[in-house]
Amino acid sequence: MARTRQKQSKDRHQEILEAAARVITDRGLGDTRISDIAERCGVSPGLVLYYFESKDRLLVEALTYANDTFYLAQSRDLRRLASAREQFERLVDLSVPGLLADAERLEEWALWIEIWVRALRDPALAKEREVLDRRWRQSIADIIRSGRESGEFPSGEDPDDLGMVIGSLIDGMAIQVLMNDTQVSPQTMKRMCMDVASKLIGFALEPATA
Amino acid sequence: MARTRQKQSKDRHQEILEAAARVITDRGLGDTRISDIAERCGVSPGLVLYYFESKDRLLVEALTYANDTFYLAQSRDLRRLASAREQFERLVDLSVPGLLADAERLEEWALWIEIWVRALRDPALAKEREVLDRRWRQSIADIIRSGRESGEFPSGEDPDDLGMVIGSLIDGMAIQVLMNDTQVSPQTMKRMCMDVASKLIGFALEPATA
DNA sequence: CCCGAGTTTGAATCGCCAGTCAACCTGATG
DNA sequence: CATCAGGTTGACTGGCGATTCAAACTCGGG
Repeated sequence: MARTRQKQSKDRHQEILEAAARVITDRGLGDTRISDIAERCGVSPGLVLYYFESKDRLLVEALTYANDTFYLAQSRDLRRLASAREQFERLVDLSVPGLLADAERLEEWALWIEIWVRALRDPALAKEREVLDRRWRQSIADIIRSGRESGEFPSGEDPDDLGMVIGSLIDGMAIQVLMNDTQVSPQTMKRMCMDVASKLIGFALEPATA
Repeated sequence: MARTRQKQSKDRHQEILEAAARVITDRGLGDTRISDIAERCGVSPGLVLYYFESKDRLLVEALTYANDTFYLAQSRDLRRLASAREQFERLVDLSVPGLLADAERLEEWALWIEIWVRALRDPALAKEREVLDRRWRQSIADIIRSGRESGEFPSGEDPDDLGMVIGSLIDGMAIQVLMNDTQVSPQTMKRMCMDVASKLIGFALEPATA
């Protein structure tokens, strides 16, 4: 039955993308071999190229696929929280590499760096990156907007500008943390990000009832 | 004469490092071949490996060599300016990719990304990166300190913390600009960086006499 | 003018890996 | 049960590029 076949195909397709993302985080884009990905799937190397035209396409798809997955998980996570203040703090928590015991955060940032380096010379990926990155800044801006609407945050600078600035700050600090910089622990990063954000957005650092 | 020979050797060594850095910015670390570097030097591929034990060592040396060069040029440049306010603005100008007509700035950032991606898996480079990065934050902190000493800037948060935050902000935004993000022009980046910095450090956005 | 240490060359070697392919499996369909 | 459209395999090919190496060259010192 066509449905069944298609379902299988889709699973395999996705399975390979996931395996690829994991291999990329382990070995780096440059050292990722088709056979590594195949092995991680428990499948023959030939099959990987049966599903993807070339290694290049596969890698690019894997990068954006993984990013998509993370983004969706994050959105779901944030939506559970009621106040904008809590949402923002949670977003920071989720962004600090290694703050939560969750190894996936580390992976996510490592993949971003791979995306950047590759986007420098791959116009197609560059375009995708911009979409991905904009979405990320947007989610910060959205939290600020909703906080203003509800009266939690005072009005002030353009939320999109703030999203840009705060997003960039998080990017920049995440790199340091990811690199295991001895001067920037995850806790330090969180403190500094919350500190600056509280000034720029205008919320109290301690939750209201503390 | 030993002196002469040694001098020649040193030049060739450096020549190769410079060529390597240029090739890396053009093609990316991953696509840099020994023969590219040799060609750029007008020299045979064999010679490149006569001066460097392996491609790996050469590339790592080239990365840090180029960064060093940029840093020294920047320090010299900043030292010419008298006020901390001017120094800071100049530092931002020098950090925004593509703001000055100077193509070297673009190169510098591209090399940083290559360093990051590689440092993720190369402990030796990771160590170097930390030194390089710390120096960069330090130069921001130093400007703040000197501005406070001279009374240009008010006292406030720990200058090292501020250096960390502002440095990270610049890093993060520089990535966007480097990627040609349509929402972040060099001018936007400069405006936002100066804006945030003026709040955090506490200086007036417009120069005193404006 | 000749020597020899340090340079330079370019051809030969060697391993690696993306991509190809022909043969083999599997499970749905009639 | 025979057929057939995928799906899957793994051996094979080709090219590429790091590294090696023996031979050639340079030039300062004797």
